[in-house]
Amino acid sequence: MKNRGSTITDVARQAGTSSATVSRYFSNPESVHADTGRRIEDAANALSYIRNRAAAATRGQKTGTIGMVVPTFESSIFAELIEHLTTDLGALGQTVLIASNHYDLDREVQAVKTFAEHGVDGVILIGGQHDPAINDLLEARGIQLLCVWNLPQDKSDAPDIDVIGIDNFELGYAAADNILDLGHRDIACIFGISDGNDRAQNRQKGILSAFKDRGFTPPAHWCCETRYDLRMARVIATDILKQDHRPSAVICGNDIIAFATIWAAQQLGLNIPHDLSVMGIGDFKGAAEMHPPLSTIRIPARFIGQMAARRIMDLINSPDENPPRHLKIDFEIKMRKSTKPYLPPSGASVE
Amino acid sequence: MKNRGSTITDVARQAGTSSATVSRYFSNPESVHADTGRRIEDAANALSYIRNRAAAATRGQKTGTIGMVVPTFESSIFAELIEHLTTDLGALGQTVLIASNHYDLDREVQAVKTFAEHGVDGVILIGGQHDPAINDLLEARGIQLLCVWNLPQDKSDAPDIDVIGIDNFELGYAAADNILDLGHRDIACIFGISDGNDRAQNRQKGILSAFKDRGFTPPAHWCCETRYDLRMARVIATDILKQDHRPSAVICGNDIIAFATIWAAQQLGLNIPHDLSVMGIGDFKGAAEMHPPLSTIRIPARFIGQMAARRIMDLINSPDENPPRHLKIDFEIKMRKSTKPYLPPSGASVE
DNA sequence: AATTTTAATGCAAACGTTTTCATTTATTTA
DNA sequence: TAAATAAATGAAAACGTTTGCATTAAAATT
Repeated sequence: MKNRGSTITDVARQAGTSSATVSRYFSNPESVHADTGRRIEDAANALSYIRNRAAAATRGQKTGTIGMVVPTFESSIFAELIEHLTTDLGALGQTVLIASNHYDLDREVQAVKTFAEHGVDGVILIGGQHDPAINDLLEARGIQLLCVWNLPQDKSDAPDIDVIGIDNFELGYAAADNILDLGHRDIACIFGISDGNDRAQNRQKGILSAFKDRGFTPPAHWCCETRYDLRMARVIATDILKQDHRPSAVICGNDIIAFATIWAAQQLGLNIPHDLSVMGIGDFKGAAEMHPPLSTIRIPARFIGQMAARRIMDLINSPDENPPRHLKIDFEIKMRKSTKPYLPPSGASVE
Repeated sequence: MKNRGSTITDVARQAGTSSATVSRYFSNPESVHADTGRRIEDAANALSYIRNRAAAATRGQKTGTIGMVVPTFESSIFAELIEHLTTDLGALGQTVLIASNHYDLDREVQAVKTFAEHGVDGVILIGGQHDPAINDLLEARGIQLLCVWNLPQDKSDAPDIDVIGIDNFELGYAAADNILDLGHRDIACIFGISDGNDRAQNRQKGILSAFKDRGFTPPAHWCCETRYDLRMARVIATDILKQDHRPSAVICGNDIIAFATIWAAQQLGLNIPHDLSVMGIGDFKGAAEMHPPLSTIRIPARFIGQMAARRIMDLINSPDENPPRHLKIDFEIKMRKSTKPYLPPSGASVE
């Protein structure tokens, strides 16, 4: 049913040259004479020739495709990453094969296997927790791997894997540090679910570590985990805020949880930040525009996407000159209007 | 640099059969004897064989890939669509090539051309406004095309294109109708930018048409367009709400604009819905959870994604039995807490 | 002008599959 | 049991490129 269009041979005949030359023209225009190139171009247009990359891939080395697995598309922060990564890769002549794993590492293996069938030149994964089978598979076939978003917590971890990302431990530490700096001591923590998610794990560790360094221990009943889901997070936040003695600040595992917490508080008639300070992590879409604007930590998704696009191409084009490295991306603390310094509930200290 | 792994021939040798049989086994397991199949399976595992789809594509008809172009990944509603579309297609053994066009029709052509180079079996596009070159290109090569998200406004439009989507005119009409039903007559409209976006165009037409049918004319200075961008929408909403005489209700071109409007109002100290009713369109992520929960119209992105996955496969597998059709998907009105019936500002009618 | 070097090009093999056609083997029917 | 039919398999051509090698044409050097 599928019509095959004109081939490189047709173009060659029309242009009065050989298929070899036409092939060379399309993969490296400088290698053919300018006149010949022009004739080929004309012939290709006249025949509305379209390259057959599948055929090219059988004989050649590269397919011009990159496979990417993300946990989900339904997170604004990954969306930003995907947006810039695909756009930049497109500009470099690469096409992106994409799949989401729904935070399931087995599905990720399956996706990577499919990518391998399609002969991708490189694979980009989110985070550092993956089935070792993936590494074996890619290594065996010489497919480049790049992990983005977060660094392994231990610097000596995964020394043979190329990584571009932030340090989630530091991120969590900074979030907690800022809330403590504001004078809060009645602090609740709503973490993301840490199982199978090293990002959430390390943020949690960072937050707890900051507490410990300040000699502060958060009450256990104010610490919990939730899926990155507005509904679930809102239920959990409501539970905490409805208690007789409620916290003066909440540190959230990411901005989704922070949004949910703010809305839960507003629903209960609390004023943010007067009655409650809320700190997010991520600086997701809407964080700066909502009311009140969310205090959070900006992960430069766009920048990471752009760096990743460049890096994977370098890895593909000259693997030998690019030994694995871990590139750390800086984050930026954005204290906006959802947090304020702690004032004791009695008006005692107010003049 | 790239290592080619073991081939179908290696597997055949190991299994004591021919490459033809191995090929058949992988594309249609029932066509080979069970014993042979088992031997092939074992051999393939032993050699950790991975199919070479590129080679398969040169001789065969199908590549097992679908190309998809979306306006942007950074919209929660498209994200939901992409999520389910890719997941369902993955389950059907298809891999998705993806690109975003940033609402630029020329970039879309480019993306589709690239997809054609990779020999996709089908292409999925968002909306109904596309460069005619795309249709020509795909038709010439027998690549199936499916447009999702919205129907052409005129039913007789694009009769040769397969479409699954909602009717944006009806959507806009319903949004306006509901606000009018609540008794509002001081109504502002913040539309999405209509240029090059038939979704926004038709919604706008629907809203205006509902007004006309009720003999109502919205004041021109309360009608404007904005990009689907929180920041820009918020500026525009603030402008409208800061005027001496402000509307009692705002109809927004989509939920992004509605979020921005609500936040702008809250920032100005207005209470939603007491001081202002806000109506969205889309039911984006967060609409139900925010404070107050947004009254909006639910577009079943997930359902559209699932239907689209099935449909494109039908088109690919039996194009002749599936002549182009336009499938209309129903929407659902979700009146939540951001709207309320109009009460005159004076307390006259209050007992 | 004769030689050497370089730049363009063409020939033909190779890439790893699928698929047609022919052949063998197993099953059913007469 | 013989003949006819069906199922399973193999041999080999084909798919549209890329690329190593050989050749020719052009430019640079003696």
